[in-house]
Amino acid sequence: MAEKITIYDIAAEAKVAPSTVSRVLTHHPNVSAKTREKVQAIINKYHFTPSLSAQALEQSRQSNKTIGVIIPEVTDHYSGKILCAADREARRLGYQTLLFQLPGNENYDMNDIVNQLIRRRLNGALYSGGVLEAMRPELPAALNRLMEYMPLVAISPPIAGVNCTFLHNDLETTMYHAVQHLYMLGHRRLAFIGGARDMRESGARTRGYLRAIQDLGLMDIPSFHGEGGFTPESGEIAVLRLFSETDEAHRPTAIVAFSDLVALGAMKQLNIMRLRVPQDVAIIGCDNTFFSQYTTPPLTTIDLYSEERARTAVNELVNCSQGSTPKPPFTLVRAPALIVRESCGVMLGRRENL
Amino acid sequence: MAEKITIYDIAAEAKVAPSTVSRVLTHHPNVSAKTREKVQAIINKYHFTPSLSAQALEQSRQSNKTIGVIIPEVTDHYSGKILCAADREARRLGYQTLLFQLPGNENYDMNDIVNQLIRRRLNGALYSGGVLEAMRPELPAALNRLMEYMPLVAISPPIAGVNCTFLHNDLETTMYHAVQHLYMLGHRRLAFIGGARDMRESGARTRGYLRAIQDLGLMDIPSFHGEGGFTPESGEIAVLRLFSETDEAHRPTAIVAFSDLVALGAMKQLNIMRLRVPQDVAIIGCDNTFFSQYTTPPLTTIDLYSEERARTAVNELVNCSQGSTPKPPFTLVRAPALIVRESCGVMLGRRENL
DNA sequence: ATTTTATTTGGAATCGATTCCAATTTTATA
DNA sequence: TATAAAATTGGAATCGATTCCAAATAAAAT
Repeated sequence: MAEKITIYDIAAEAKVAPSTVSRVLTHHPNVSAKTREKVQAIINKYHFTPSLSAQALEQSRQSNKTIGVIIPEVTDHYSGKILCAADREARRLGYQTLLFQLPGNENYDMNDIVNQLIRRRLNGALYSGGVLEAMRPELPAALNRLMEYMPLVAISPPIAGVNCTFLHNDLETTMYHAVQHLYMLGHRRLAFIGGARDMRESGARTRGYLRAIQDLGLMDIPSFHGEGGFTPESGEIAVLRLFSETDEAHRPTAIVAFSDLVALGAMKQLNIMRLRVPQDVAIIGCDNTFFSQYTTPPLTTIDLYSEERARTAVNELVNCSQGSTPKPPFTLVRAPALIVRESCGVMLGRRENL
Repeated sequence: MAEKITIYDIAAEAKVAPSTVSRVLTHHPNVSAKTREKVQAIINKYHFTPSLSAQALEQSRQSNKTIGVIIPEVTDHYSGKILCAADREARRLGYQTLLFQLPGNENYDMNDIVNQLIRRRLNGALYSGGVLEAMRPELPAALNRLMEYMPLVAISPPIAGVNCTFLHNDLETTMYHAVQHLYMLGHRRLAFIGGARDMRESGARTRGYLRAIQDLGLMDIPSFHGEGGFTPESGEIAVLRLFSETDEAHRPTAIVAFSDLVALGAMKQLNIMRLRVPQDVAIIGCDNTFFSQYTTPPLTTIDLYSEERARTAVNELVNCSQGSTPKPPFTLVRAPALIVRESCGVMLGRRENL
């Protein structure tokens, strides 16, 4: 590895002061064309790039061009979409993203994560911790502390006691519409699978689902909600119990899944049990993950516009970090869209905006 | 946002020198218990965390505890697995990962990406650019330049002219075994879909496939290879052409897909064309992506151990950055494993290590 | 040609940590 | 108790950039 070259080395070779080299690098106007050319030649010769650490330390900028993205797990397709879009948008604006994956287990303190963010003095943080992490008792305090050091935008429903920008979806209404959709297709016995009812975000989904059930006078078949009930496995288990422990008259004709992932597991189990989708059981997912169009049959689902929200979040953070009138914290609600495919029996590719 | 607090503020309030505060922070032994306690109390009071930028600048450490991860796209499940595992391993070692997603289009220069890495003076870089990016003419020079500034490990087959550590799989042998597997199940007419034959990494896969075809005296049905032939769409198109433009006797009875993603599209199209898997056509994928176990039927595929390689890469980088005898560049080959599921007609869940 | 003004340049201070060295205090030994 | 040795502490230099201020040079005006 070559010994690192600094602005002083460039200055020495060009026989000018370091300040002049800096002016060339920052495109400061007060440099004569002749000097600029001479210095630039040496910079090019060595492919010199100024150290971001040193720049970040310097008083007037105090920016390391970095946004922290807090997500549960990259391979969780929902989080992956957010990270992907956030990073692309950040790059477009000359920023980069530092990844903060939350430990999968319970044995961690959100304050440690927050400390790591603070230690780096980032330009902003994008929090999208998901349903499970939202239940941590230390979360609000930790996020509030984080906000004392950098702007924060959360892609999540509002968290009590946290006064940052929230970009979330009206999942309650969406779920209401999803049930309505199934109702119009003739379904009268429904089941909601995956997630746990007492959880905050799932709360909105469940609320919308139950409200629609009540308003339309439908039957809700209670179903088992596993521990970490957001995985394909929980979908498999739910279906297994739903169709093996009940008699014909108490089985749902349609399933509303907490997420596409849960729906995926459910469909696998339905297939094993020789129940056809949609003829025997209709199913609807949530997230519009890429694989939902490749299931057999293609899954009707709900698009949460996560990429769009990720881009909005990054823009907001970058604006704040560049000092432009820091908008007061706000909550933006976006109506998700029902993507009708074939898993509920309607053979249309059209998109209903709700 | 609170005004930032520094080591000097702590020192002033504790009525000690900044150097003493620093010694407390770095757990230097030469501090009396009394002073340490007094200073620590103030540090705790303000939740003070020293700035990483300042620490990184400092001569003796010169480390910002960051590994750069270069991948084509987070939502590509293969890359996502690598990023996820790399980040988890990095965190375990006290490091964090900075994301470098390659632009999806062709209009970029790898040197720009490399400059961004260099600018940050990272502790190491993990390159896993994939097949398409490997074809860029400027890649070897750019990676070599990068190596002058930080250790580099590539999760890819060796790239001509680049002298870094390579962690790759023996895809040629694996593909040979995959064809053998299909042969033993009675298949005699095969087709390889997805990817483009002239590409470097796909080269290994194609080589193994063709060698097995020849050795076993099988028939290779030539198939269309699309432009960006690594997507589900390319699988759909390939299947469409394969089964609509040929007569019965020239149709494959088994398909070897470049990746699970390609297989996913292929299965969708086969379903549309009312061809049953595995009764009418057998299919085998590659990557063991999580959804491959949820297709109908579950997809037989090849596990490339990407997580394991990502962890190895990060360990290697961290070791190098901590100055421990920088290992000479080496190439590690790992044999992938065939995961037999149901898409080729064998109803076993066992794992054959090759 | 000379003064005034504008442009260009160099030198020093700064950002927030760490570490070396010297000064000081404490403890151990004679 | 005096002296040597060890432990603790403060002050200054350093890392690699940027920017302010003053000095030097060039251009414009008288």
